[in-house]
Amino acid sequence: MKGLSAKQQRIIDFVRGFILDNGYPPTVRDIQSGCGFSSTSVVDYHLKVLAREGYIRRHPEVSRGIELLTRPSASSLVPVPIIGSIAAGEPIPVPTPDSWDIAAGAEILEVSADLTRGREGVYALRVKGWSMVDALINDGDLVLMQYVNVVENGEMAAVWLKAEKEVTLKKVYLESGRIRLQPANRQMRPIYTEPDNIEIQGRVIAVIRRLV
Amino acid sequence: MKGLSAKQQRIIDFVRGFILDNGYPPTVRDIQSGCGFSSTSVVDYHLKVLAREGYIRRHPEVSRGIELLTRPSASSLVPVPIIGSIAAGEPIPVPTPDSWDIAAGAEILEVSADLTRGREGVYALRVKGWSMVDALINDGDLVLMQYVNVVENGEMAAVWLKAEKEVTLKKVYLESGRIRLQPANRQMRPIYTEPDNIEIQGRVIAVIRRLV
DNA sequence: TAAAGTTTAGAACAAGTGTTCTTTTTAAAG
DNA sequence: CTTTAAAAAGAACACTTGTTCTAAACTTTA
Repeated sequence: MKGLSAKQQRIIDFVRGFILDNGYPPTVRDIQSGCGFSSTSVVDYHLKVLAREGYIRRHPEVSRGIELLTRPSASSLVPVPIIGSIAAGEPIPVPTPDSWDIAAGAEILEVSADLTRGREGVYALRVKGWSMVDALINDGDLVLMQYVNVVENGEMAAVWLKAEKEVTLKKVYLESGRIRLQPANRQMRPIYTEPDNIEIQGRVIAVIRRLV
Repeated sequence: MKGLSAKQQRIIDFVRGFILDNGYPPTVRDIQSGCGFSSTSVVDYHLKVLAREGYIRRHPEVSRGIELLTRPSASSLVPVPIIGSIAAGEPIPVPTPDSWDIAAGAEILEVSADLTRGREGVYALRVKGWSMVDALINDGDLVLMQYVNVVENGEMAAVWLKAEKEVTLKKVYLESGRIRLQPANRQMRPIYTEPDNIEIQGRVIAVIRRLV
């Protein structure tokens, strides 16, 4: 999923508003006049792009067959357990089987479902201290994590550095046999280390900072 | 509204399920085959009854123009309009009366109600660029704002610096006649300015960073 | 039983609608 | 500048689909 052009975003927004207003999706010609296009084929062109990029689903040969994949009806609240805190110099807590037991007394953070997007094994950690400022993460922030042991190139992960005995949140890149750990803050420099010096403790899904 | 016949109830249920499955309402012929009627005119007949009784709204001459009037109601999710973006060197967008019109085509961010805590005038801005790293805010982050003109000491606010002609997110302190603007990042130093050089454009309620 | 109202059938029309084709314009890349 | 790709425009085709008309079957009421 890459970024949308202005017109494509406009179409998405128009469709959402149209459905909210009328209870049914617009036709190609509704979008045409609503967004100021001069031809139905232009709309069709953009809809094809949006479908290919995964923003909508089109039902061929079906009138008004446009389905928003970020449907408000699918949106609900998901309870995420806050299983502990994350601080410099100590490994992050690992979810145990009863972490997912909502009734087990753990603090619960309720987030919009489109943050977790249906992922399994999502938990939250409270950040203690200012050791993560290079990841643009502040004291008191809540970090939404997913319990995985391997991440794709470029994803932000909680990485345990064995030699340094500390945990850090960085984007992970595998580059010709060594690991590059890139801070989210572009002004900071990456650090390099050996693959067997790191241990992926989870993938960072989101950061929530509540100020007031 | 009086009771529905079995077939009419069946139509209502079918329509609801169809929309849930496909994201758009069924046609008269979809209902015909889905509910086992032998003619479209029978469906039309029952739909007229349902519209007269207030269970649905029909949009004449519109394909799939069936609107369920008993739509699933709101949970504890709060829709927040994303009214624009925030970048260095330009004032942040100010909500207009129609910003709150959910159907007006604006992009909507749904957040858990305990983030806004029932506040009025909450909107969201998408951060463009890396000018807010001193506030520990990254490119692409979503900033939840509340439309206020005055903040309490120590609250994080969007501040417009008149002389510098730029907007910044900082904690605001009034100290013996001058203003101290304190970055969230403790490693950065505060800046001081005169009270009449600043304009509070809103209070920062939360920051949401979505990474995956 | 007769009459009136309700529901069901079948077919067909006309407008709505997704799709495709070709051409033109605009933007990006080399 | 040349080449290539992306985006827009306009028209036309064929299927979809709401609607209507007429008639039959069923239910209710007197």
